[in-house]
Amino acid sequence: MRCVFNHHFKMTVPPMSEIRVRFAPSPTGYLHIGNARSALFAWLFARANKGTFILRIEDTDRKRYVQGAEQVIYESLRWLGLDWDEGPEVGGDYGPYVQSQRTDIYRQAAEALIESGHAYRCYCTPERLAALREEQQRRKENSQYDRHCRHLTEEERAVYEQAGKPSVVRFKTPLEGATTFHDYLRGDVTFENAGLDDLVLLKSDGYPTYHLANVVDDHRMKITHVLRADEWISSTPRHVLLYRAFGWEPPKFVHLPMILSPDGGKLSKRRGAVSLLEYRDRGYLPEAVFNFLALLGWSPGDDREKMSVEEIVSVFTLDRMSPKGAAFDETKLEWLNGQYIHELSTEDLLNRVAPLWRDAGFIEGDEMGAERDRLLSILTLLKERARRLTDFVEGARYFFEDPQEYEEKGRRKHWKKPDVGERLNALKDRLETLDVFNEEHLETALRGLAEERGISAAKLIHPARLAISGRSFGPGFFEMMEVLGKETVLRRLDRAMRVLIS
RNA sequence: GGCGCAUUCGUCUAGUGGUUUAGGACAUCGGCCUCUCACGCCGAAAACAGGGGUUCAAUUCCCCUAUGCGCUACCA
Repeated sequence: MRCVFNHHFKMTVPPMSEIRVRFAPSPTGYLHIGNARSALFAWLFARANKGTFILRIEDTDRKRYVQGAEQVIYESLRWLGLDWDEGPEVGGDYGPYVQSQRTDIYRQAAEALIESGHAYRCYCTPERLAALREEQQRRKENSQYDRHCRHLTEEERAVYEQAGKPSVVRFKTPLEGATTFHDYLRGDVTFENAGLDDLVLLKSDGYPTYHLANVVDDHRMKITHVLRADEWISSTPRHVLLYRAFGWEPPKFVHLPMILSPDGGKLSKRRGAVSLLEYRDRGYLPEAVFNFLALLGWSPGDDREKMSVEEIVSVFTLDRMSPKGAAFDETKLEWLNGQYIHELSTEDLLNRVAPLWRDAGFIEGDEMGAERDRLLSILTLLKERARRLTDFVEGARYFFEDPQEYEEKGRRKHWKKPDVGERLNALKDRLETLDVFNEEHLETALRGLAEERGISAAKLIHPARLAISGRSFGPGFFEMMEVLGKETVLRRLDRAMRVLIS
C-alpha cells in the first residue's frame, strides 16, 4: 500500500523521518515487565515520530541462552501490541537481526580495531583473572584488569599464538582524561577514563560481548536513538570510546528509569517481577497493561489516567519522561484493568472470557444462539464488579453449576434464625406461581411476600441468595434469578432447605 | 570499597523562583446510593529527605550529607 501511495504522490510525500530505534533483548528466558516497558517506550518514541522500530535479538551469550526464548519475546511484544518494522520474522534492509548470525561482522570489527591500535589480544586465563580480582579485593583496591597483555612484546605474543593459546580481544581504554556523553534525560554525564577497564570486545568462543556487538550493530543499522534501561549508564562511556575508535558518530542516548519492586528495591523474580505473559494469564488486558506501563515514568502533563494507545502515541514526547525509577504497584494496574473491563462491550468481553470458561469446564466449543445470549447476560451481571478476566471464573461458577457448599460467613449471618427454612419455603411457593420469570415480576413477587409477612425484603433476599448462589454477595438478586431461570432457582431453594434441616 | 544515577503524599505523578492553604490518580478512612458485593458520587487524612548557600523571595537554582538504586564478568 505504501508503494502505491509513493508511486502516485512521490513529490508530495514528506521525507521519512530519520529516527530509528531498536529494542534488543537477550533470549535468556521470559520477557519481564521491565524489559517490556523499555520496549514500549522505544516503540512509542518511534511511532510518535513516524520513525522505525527495530527488533534485534542479542544472543551472544551461549551459556545463558534459553531454547525458544525468542518465540516468547515475539509473543510478548505482539500481545502488548508492539509491532516491529524490521527484525526477525519481518526482515529489513539491515539484517540479519539475530546477532549470532553476524559473528563475522564483529570479528572483522575487532580485527580492524587491533589494526588501528585501539585493541589487543589478551591471553590471560580466567583463572588468572579470578586470582587477580581476589587479590585486589583482599587489598581493598578497585578490581580492574591489570592490562597485562596490553604490554606484551611481539615475541611474547608470537609464542602464545604459536602455542594456540585461546585469546580474547580487549579494548585499549585511554589511560587518562575523561569521557562525557549527553543523556537525554539527565544531561551531561562524565566518567574518568582511569576508572574504566580494558573491556573485552570479543570472547574466546568467537562471540562478541554486548559492548562490541551493540556498538557495531547500532551503527550498521543506522540507529539514531538508543533507548535502554539506566543500568547501562556506566557502560555508555566505553561505548562512546568505541564509537570514536571506529571513527563513527555515536547515537543519542536516552537512559530510561528502571521499574522497582513495590518495596522500592530492584525488581527480581522473588519480588514481583514476573513475565509479561504472566500478567496476561492473570487476567489483565493488554490495553490496560500498555496504559499502565506508559504512565510509569511518563505522564501526559495533565490529569488523564486512562488513555488509549493512539492517544498516547499522539502526545508522547521524551521530554515528559521522568529520570526516576518507579515502583510497580499492581493495585493500580488492577484498578485500571477494571476500568477497561467495564468499558468493554459484552460481545468483546465474551470473546476474551470464553477460553477461560472452556478451561473451567463451564462451556464447550463455540457457544452460539440462545446459549450465547445467556452467556452475554451473565457477563452483563458480573462485568462491573470484575477487575481481571480471571474474576469471571469463580464469579460465574454458580451460573453453570449448582452450589455444592454454602459460604460459612453467610450461613452464620443469614441462616441462623430458626424461621429461615420457613421463609425460604414461602418464597419458593410464591415463585412457583410465576409464569413470567423475569426481574420485574420476581421483584414484585418477593416484595409482596415480604410485605404480607411484615418483614423486610432483605430477610428474604439474603438467605435466598445464599441458597441459590452459595454466596452472600454478587449481582442484583432479581436479575440473577432471571438469568438462572425458574427451574434452577426452585431446585436450589429445595436443596438449600434440605441442608438447613440436616 | 570505587564510580555513576536518582530523591514531591504509602504508591504513580503534576507543578512553579513569589499566582500554592503544593494539584490529580490508586490505595486507606468516613459518608451517600443500596437486597449483598462491586460500580458510581461526596468528603477526610496524606508529600516537597536533611543541612548549607544564591536571592528581596526557594519545593523550584548550586553545594554537601543521608538514603535508594545501578555498574564494578570472556552476562546482557
